[in-house]
Amino acid sequence: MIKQRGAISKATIGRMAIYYNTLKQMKDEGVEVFVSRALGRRVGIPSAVIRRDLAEFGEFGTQGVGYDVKYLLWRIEKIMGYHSVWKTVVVGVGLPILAINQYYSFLPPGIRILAVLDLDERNLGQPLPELDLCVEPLERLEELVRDREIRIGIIIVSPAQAQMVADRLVQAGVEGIANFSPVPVSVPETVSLTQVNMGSWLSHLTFDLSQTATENYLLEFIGTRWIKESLTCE
Amino acid sequence: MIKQRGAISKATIGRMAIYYNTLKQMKDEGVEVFVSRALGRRVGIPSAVIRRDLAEFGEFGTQGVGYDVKYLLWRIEKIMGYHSVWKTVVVGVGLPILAINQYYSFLPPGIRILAVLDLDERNLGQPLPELDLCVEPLERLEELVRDREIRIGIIIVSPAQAQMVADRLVQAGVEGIANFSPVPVSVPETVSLTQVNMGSWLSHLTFDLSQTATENYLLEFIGTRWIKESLTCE
DNA sequence: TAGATTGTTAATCGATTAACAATC
DNA sequence: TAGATTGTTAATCGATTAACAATC
Repeated sequence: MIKQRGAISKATIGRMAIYYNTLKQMKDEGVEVFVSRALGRRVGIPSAVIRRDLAEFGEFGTQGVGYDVKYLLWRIEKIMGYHSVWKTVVVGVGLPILAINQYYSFLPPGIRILAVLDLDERNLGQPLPELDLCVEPLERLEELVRDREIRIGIIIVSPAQAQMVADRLVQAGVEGIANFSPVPVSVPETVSLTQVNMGSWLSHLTFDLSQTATENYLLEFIGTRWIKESLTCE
Repeated sequence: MIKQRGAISKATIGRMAIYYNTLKQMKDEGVEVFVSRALGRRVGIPSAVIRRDLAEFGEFGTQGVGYDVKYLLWRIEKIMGYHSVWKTVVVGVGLPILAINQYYSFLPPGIRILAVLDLDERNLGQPLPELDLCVEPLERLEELVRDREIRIGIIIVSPAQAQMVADRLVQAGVEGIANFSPVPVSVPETVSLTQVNMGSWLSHLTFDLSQTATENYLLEFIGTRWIKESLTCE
């Protein structure tokens, strides 16, 4: 291994993707040069973190001036592998949104969806015009991965099926898997794995709002007692 | 403020949601009691972390025995606010998947989608049978939030529109926002915000696989040079 | 009581922050 | 040169880990 694996933190990688999206937007707005504080304000990340993140990969800025938008976009593209084409298969349910997501640039550049499989028979054969594909059955997984030289698999299935789909993707030979199903899957160390639990993120909200409710309740309770005690003391 | 905000780490909250999903699956499998190591193996999290996370909220286990699946599910439901109904609006594009996600339990329990708005006129009026709703135009946002007592907003729109939708949600009076669009939005401190960048997660894969490719390239390069040097040395 | 596993503490690790020297 | 901002270092903060005492 040339470079120590884990030298770049997952947190940094995740933020690089965020910088990229916002920089693209800045470019569209005609911004040519920016300073770390300005980007920081936009993405809600301290400027020191941004400078440290970028400095992990090289000296991309100019002291006293800032960073060049186009140059940095180009560098991030190279760093993140956005300049490559990553042939990808999606195994999931209710897939039309992916086409639209693609269209709306929800997926990072480079990700090309070359096959869409569905476990729900009702969706088989459904056309996906934006991807120029049709929904295929799971049975064709191995064949499609081989013939279309697919390297990445995206899992969007129910908990009970997630591990089975992961196993088949590994068996079929993909090198990386993104698991969007609600339960974790395990894969051999040779396969890159990223697990995203959407429910887990929404749970932050239900937890926060529950807390606030409890707080309000307790405050009200204490308030009432305080009033009562005040009254008693009268 | 009764309880110090931030007393429970975001990492813990995120993991609680993961434990919950896996425990539900274990319950379906007929498991009644489990030990932290068993859950740890399933979710890929060290048992010590699981015990520490759970202990943040109380003593839920029995020493020498383990944890009761049903009891813990019940406690987590209370902790996470899963027992409440969280009236939610979705503003986005290509929304049918959400109905299906709901169906496949991608969303945490408690989240009830009571309105679906779309910025794309082509989708207006489209029926969402699983939710018993139709797609509505953005103009109706304020009215729907008010009439249906909606407290949470989910944003799934393109970067250029994200902040505008966030502003309108705040203005309409929601208490929490989950932003799934590719760029961060900012909201007043009084509103809970959780930002999920799906592209950011997929970027971990493109980065990892790029690294591997570079590694292989360098190894090959070094290998070649080594051979050449060997040859030269002959 | 003996065996097992939780709940908790102390030590380690890593990430963030703030401050500043280097440099355009 | 003066002003500004990067790149980097040292200090702080928080999370993870490992080990074990408490206890069923």
